[in-house]
Amino acid sequence: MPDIYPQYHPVLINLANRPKSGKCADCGARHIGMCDTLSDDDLELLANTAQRITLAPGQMFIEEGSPAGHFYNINSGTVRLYKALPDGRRQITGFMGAGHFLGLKVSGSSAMPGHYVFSAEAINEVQLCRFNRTALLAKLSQFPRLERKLLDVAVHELVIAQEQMLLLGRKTALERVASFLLAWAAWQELCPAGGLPETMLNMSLPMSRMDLADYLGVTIETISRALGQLKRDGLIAIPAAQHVILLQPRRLAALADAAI
Amino acid sequence: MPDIYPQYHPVLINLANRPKSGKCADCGARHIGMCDTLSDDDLELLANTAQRITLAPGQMFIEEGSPAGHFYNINSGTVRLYKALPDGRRQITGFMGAGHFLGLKVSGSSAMPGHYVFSAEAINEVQLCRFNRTALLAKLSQFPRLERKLLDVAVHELVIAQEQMLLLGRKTALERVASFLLAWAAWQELCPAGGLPETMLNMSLPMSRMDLADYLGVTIETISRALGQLKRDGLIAIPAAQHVILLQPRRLAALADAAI
DNA sequence: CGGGACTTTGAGCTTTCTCAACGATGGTGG
DNA sequence: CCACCATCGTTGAGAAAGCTCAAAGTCCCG
Repeated sequence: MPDIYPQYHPVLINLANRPKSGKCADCGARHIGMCDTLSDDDLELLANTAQRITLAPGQMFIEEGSPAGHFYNINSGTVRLYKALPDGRRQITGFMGAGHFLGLKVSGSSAMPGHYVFSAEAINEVQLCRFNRTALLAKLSQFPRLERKLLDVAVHELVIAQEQMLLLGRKTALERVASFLLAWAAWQELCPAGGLPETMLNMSLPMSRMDLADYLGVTIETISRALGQLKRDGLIAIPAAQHVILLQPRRLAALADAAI
Repeated sequence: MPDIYPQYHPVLINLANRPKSGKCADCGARHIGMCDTLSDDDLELLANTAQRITLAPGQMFIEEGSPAGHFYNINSGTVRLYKALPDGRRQITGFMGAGHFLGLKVSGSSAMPGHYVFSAEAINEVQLCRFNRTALLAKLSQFPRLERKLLDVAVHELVIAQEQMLLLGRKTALERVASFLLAWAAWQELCPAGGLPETMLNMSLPMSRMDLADYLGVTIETISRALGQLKRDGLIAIPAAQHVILLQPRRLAALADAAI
């Protein structure tokens, strides 16, 4: 399997590119994810250990097996997390976007410094904050709300992971694609309060078909055929390869949650 | 698919069967898992909210979708966690044994009371401690070490879950079975310090072939054939259906981590 | 010793994968 | 501004892994 991970000349574009004021208050991600949990004062303290970083599309910023030195908080863009086998087979374990917290998963007695058990790459241009892992963990007892938030983040990821195991172990290709489309819609917060939208739903998929295949445990051809069938059946429209419209979310959901 | 979950007349055998002294100090699980994290005094406080429960083989004690009322700590026996689709397809997301902490995974803003997103059943006779979820969460701030422990537990489960996604999404049936056998050996702590044993390794599998199949995302026939092939190839021996001997752990590991 | 549940084995079938060719798309340089 | 090229995506045909259905073999327990 040659050329599994097409790289777009990885370059660290802009290290430590703080917002103009240098304060979290001016950050676009101030009111989402981890940063939403903290008071301005707390954030001020943490900010000292943070660096703002911009990543080019395709750039890897966490490598499986390397020492876990940082936590990350994504401000914008989309990231793929994955594990790989020695022969190149890849399983994408998740996509993350603005507000998501990254870097909990390390080997050993966990929250202690160990080694990353996954790799992470930017899908498109990504802006994120990088925290020194040891420093943040040491300060954790000073920020009880943050510690609780981390637990919430971990538990939420666990819930998602279980759902994905069900998908990978027991769903057909068509069900997997339908499930993904709905999950992605929810993930984009296009579906308020987790409710299923009645109307049609417009969304863009930043990831390639290869990413989708490696996320859903099938091949790119199978992804393409499944999308084609959903299109033929009138459940979705695909005006462009990376642009999908959910025409009939309810029928899609029926398909996703198990052909009864 | 009829009769997916053979039930052995679920009966709550023995509620609140405290050890004779009524103290955690006399519990067989005192020095493992969560209970190992706490001081005797802390444990004393928590014990007030705990009930000791014995479950019969096959008994379900957590049902997906039901309100999350308790945490559990397993003292002995083996438990299967699973998710199911409306048409009966089942994915076992993990097996848990003595010392394991259970019940983090709930819907919604997580660590808050919500609904379980998985079901749990005893595989053999199981003894566990049941904690009131709300009470324990409320007391969490009094037990910072416990809170940190919960984070560690969640992170460790996440690491396992990612590994399982790689298995379900990208490994062949033979690789899955080989991976499972090694993981089970490590899980049983037959392999000290995560190192791969050179010598042969004796272990019992409390779960049925059906459980194995639903854990590894294949059918029971495929499990049987894969075990048969490993036996034919001299990698394992199967003196009884629920008793496996790893004859060549290294070759098994080579097979598990990817046929290169 | 007999019955039921579990496991193994076999044969044919279905879904998905593999391999290959074609088509679309977007960026680049003439 | 357009043609070209690289990459990505789609489509088709044949192959293979794993599934389904069926039957025989084991084992446990009464």
